[in-house]
Amino acid sequence: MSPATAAKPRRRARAAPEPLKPPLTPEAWIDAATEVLVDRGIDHVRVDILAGELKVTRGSFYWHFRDREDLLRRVLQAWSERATEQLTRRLAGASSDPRAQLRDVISLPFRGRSAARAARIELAIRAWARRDEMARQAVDAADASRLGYHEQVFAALGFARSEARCRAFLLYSYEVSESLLHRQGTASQREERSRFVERLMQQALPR
Amino acid sequence: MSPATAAKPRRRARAAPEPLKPPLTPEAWIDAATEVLVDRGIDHVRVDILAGELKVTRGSFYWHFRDREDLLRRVLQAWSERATEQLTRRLAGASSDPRAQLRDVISLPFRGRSAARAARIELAIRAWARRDEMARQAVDAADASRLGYHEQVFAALGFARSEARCRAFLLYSYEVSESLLHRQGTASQREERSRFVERLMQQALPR
DNA sequence: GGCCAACCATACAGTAGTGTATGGAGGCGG
DNA sequence: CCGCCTCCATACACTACTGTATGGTTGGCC
Repeated sequence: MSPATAAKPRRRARAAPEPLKPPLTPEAWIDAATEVLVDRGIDHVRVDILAGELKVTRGSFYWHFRDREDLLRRVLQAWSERATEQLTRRLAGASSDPRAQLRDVISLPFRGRSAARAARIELAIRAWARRDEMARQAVDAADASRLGYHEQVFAALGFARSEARCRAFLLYSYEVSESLLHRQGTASQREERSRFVERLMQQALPR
Repeated sequence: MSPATAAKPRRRARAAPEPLKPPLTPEAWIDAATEVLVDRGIDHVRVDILAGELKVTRGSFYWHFRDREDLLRRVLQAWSERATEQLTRRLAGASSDPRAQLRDVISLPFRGRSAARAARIELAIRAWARRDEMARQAVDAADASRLGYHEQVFAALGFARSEARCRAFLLYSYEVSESLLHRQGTASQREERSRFVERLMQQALPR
């Protein structure tokens, strides 16, 4: 039989002294898979390892998922959804001032632990995308839509379309590299180059 | 049974077309390992796979190398040496004109197939470095020395040290991203942003 | 020509992972 | 109370890879 498309965690009746664990959701497997993906790469997300992590056996896995490939597909899908959702949230809550929008995206690497974790997930998926077509398409799509947003910001700042596209790429490069090369430089140097980038990216070229 | 031990064709030396293969060098194993590393990631460089690639058995491998870890160490070492060697060559042949040096590094992603291959190797090692301390140190060292070179160039252009460091990071980010995100944009767009970056990076900030 | 070292093949034992088939405990509606 | 459905455990057959031990061929050297 095929698993229910949306398995909700069922409540256990009154506090049992023996903690009978609630059934696992597919999301629990996906989260565990993402965890392993970040820490050890896609080749190490294996069903028996995840089963050990979740304290169940592989029998549970093959009930929720068709096979390993199925899990990986859904890991990617979950990331894609969160990525586009975050972008639309940014679009919705975008200030009318494009300079504020610029500051917003530039300050992104300095925004706490959850942003740092998201960055690590993204790097892991990017590494995965080097040799998986499915992952590659997801990353390319995310990059393209973010670049589009950046381009919008620069267009709103008054730059011509083609120049806005160039600036968008350069700024996005900076953001990606800030997490890719995050071991380079001290914290104060990173802040300094953040301020520098903010100024330079608004600076018009002569003539 | 031993029917499979039929006599191999033993050609005598002397301008033999090729039936007698010469002994394998460790470099052949390292090259094969690098190939697999690029195409399928570090977890797929396995000795039996490489042996199949090189048309020998694993017995040969364990003659040249202590174990798999030994091979990986030497793959990394070979890359590090080539990377620093390339940088020193750049330093040696550096033009006296810092603007020419700038053009030189910016045009790097547009320089033929061998540069493209080097970029793919580097991305593979960068992915590897996410979870291997040895690889991480190699990549960090390469990044640091290249950033240092970039900083020198901007210092020669007249920028203050701290600003030169910021510009170095931004430019290096652009270069790394040009290979990391190489699917974004058309060829002409990439050329356009290359020219844009060259102009913007020389542009002084106001005040 | 005999011997040694380099180089590789073969065989063995062991670990780790996949997917399938089947069984079993618990909750819930009839 | 019965049987069904959900969720997981267990057992099985299979493949892939590691490292070691040992033996077989070459070619150079005295």
